[in-house]
Amino acid sequence: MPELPEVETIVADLRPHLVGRTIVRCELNFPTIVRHPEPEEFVDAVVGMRIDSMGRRGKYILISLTPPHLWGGGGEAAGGAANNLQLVVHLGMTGQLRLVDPVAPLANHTHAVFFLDDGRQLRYRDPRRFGRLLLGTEQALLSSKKMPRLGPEPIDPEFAPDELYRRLRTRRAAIKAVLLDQGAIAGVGNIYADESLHKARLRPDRIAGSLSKKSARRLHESLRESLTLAIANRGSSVDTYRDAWGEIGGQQEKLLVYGRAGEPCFTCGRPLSAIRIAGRTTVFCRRCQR
DNA sequence: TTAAATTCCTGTAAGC
DNA sequence: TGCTTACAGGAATTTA
Repeated sequence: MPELPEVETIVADLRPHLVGRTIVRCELNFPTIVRHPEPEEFVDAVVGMRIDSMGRRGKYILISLTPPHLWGGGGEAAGGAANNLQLVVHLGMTGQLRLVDPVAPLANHTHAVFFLDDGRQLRYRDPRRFGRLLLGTEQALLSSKKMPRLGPEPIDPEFAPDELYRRLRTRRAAIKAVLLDQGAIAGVGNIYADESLHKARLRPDRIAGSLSKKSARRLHESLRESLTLAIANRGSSVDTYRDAWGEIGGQQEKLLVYGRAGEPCFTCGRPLSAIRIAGRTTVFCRRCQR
């Protein structure tokens, strides 16, 4: 399922193709996939917009839009990036955002199609419909709580080990549960929580606040290693994840623990254990993770 | 404030 | 083979 590395891969792939393009038409086959504003308003607002830039925040894809009357003035004319209108895409568990030629057959569960001025189509598909589309300025979406306040980006160079320690020390939940909390750290999901805890040799059910500064530093390092390695390998296709071209990633073959319950630990050979934390299957090694 | 439980949703796989 | 059932999980919402 798409977590930070998968979303980053999609954004990086789409950026050079989408920036500068104009949305000439938008069709919603399943309108309730749009959570804000009302679907008709969403379609009206998005048509005619030019895509200025693309970014990612946590697991959210941010597509910055500029209306025709500001073309040529640059995206900053409206008063800075935070005030720009954003088309926001969250992929949930099974969401796919693909750039295709119009002749490509329409896959089932394709809920939204954005027609671009170069003839190509940006299609949103999501069988389980846990994903969503939003439209608004970042400020408006945050203050109206359509988008949650997210914690720091774990791969941001500014994100220091002490910052992670500070965010963990007050928490009484399992460390795994806190890693999944998007308000604590943005972008980490079930796959990379398990992977980084294994790499840091930490038990996932350990109370977050009980971690020493040294352990937090180790977790900080392994989080960054797990995420950047996964980005380099174009993400993990363990379920339905596909990149913007419909291709699978490469990281699923290199995962240390996720999805390997009962199989031997690569470090010590002992079978990996599976427990449930915060409602999620959690795989770890009882010998290597203390 | 924090944390746990519940809900949404459908494809897949296991079990009979 | 075909049916039923359990399971997968991100995050909003509800409850404690």
